[in-house]
Amino acid sequence: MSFEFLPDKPIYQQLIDRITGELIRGVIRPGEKLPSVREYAVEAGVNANTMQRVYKELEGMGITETKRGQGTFVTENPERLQTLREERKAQLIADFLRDIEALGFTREEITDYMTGRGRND
Amino acid sequence: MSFEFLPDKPIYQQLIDRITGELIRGVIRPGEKLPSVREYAVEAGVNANTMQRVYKELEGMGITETKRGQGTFVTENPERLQTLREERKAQLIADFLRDIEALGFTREEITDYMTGRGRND
Amino acid sequence: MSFEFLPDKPIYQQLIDRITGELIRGVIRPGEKLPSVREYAVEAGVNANTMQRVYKELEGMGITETKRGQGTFVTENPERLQTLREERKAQLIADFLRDIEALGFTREEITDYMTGRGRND
Amino acid sequence: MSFEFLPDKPIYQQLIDRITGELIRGVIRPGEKLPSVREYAVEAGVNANTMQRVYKELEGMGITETKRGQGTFVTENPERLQTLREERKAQLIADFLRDIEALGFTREEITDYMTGRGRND
DNA sequence: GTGGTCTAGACCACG
DNA sequence: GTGGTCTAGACCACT
Repeated sequence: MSFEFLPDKPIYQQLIDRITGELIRGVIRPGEKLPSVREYAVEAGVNANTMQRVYKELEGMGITETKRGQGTFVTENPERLQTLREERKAQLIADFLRDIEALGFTREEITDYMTGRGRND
Repeated sequence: MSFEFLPDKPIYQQLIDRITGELIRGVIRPGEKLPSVREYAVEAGVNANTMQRVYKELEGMGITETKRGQGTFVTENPERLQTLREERKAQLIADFLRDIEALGFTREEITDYMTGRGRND
Repeated sequence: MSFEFLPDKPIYQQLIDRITGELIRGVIRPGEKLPSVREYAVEAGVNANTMQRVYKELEGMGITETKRGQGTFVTENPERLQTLREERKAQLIADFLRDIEALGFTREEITDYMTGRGRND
Repeated sequence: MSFEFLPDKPIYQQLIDRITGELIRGVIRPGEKLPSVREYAVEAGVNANTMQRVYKELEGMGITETKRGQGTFVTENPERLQTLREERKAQLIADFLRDIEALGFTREEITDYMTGRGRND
């Protein structure tokens, strides 16, 4: 097994996105133990160092906690996960709107297009 | 004078976005002569090599044409500009939707949020 | 029952510090019998291997003695406890002063701050 | 040339401490360009990856900014450096006092010792 | 030239 | 077994 990665974004970033995405969707739950660095590295088809970096970054984000010699666990604190979700959403949208305007589109034109109105007119 | 650039996106990309955005908004018009690479580089506060790359990519995109000894001009072809506009829009949205899913959100949740419905319910 | 441990220091070290601290404060007295490795491990909420290591290091430091079949006892020798106390103090301070200098502070600035002078001037 | 490193602390941490120390002492000034990752790595006698990590961590701390293709610079913002200094000092002392108490010493006993009174009595 | 990412493989301390 | 650090060497995008 080995994941598919986009060529234009760092692998470690895509892995972070993937894991936080699973957290947001509830695939991974608070308190749950994540696979070991080495296990996950093999599963994802990346080097252990790359996975190590992912785990460290997640810990820096307050998403995981590591218990020495035992492994890495999703933080029990559900608030953090909730704010994570909202932060992500707000950031995603802010970036998108910024791009829209930089390229000369209006917000309405884009949202109309996305909600399907653009295709039916 | 020197433009403001976001730290997370290549400067040359931001310049391309800027120029195509001005094209889409009509700030720059078909047939119009663009500043020389050196002039524009100074104005933007970037290295001449960076500006050179911008012009080269714009030409590769079929947006500009170089007339030797005269300078760089926006293509006269209005169809190209129209397709450019649509290509950009489609690309922008496709990327956005990809990110949404990668991070565990649903398309509806995001569009609701963007169109304001998410805040009023 | 299970002790609280700081995340950045080895658990076995924190346990050694705790026990020597109790010795210094007189909570534990020379000649006193310590709990068995297993008992103490359960009480502290740590792995028995970890506790084993703590006892081993304490014995290596000359703080405890093991009487086969009877258990582990704090050394009767009061001089050893006295030197232990001084060694600890000197080590603690030496490390602290080293850190101070490594980070660009002067010894005076820090001691002034600690003794309260830094806040009242 | 190659720096001396203590064996019990990660090299990258010691390098971070060193650089922030130079910042605190004013050896390095706001806006100044730091040596390139590779240069500094050679000078310190460490691998370029290790130095890379140091620079990234510094950036994460808000101490440096990197201008793509140009290098890494100390942030111009002097407030950040000031708070850095105070944070460092407070952290250093808090850790020290914690250790003191964990080991059964009183704060007075230690500060007396450090300010020289302990040696003259 | 610059910072940044990735791999491969080794070694360590901790529990 | 776990996470963490370090080296060596390669490759990439950006300026």
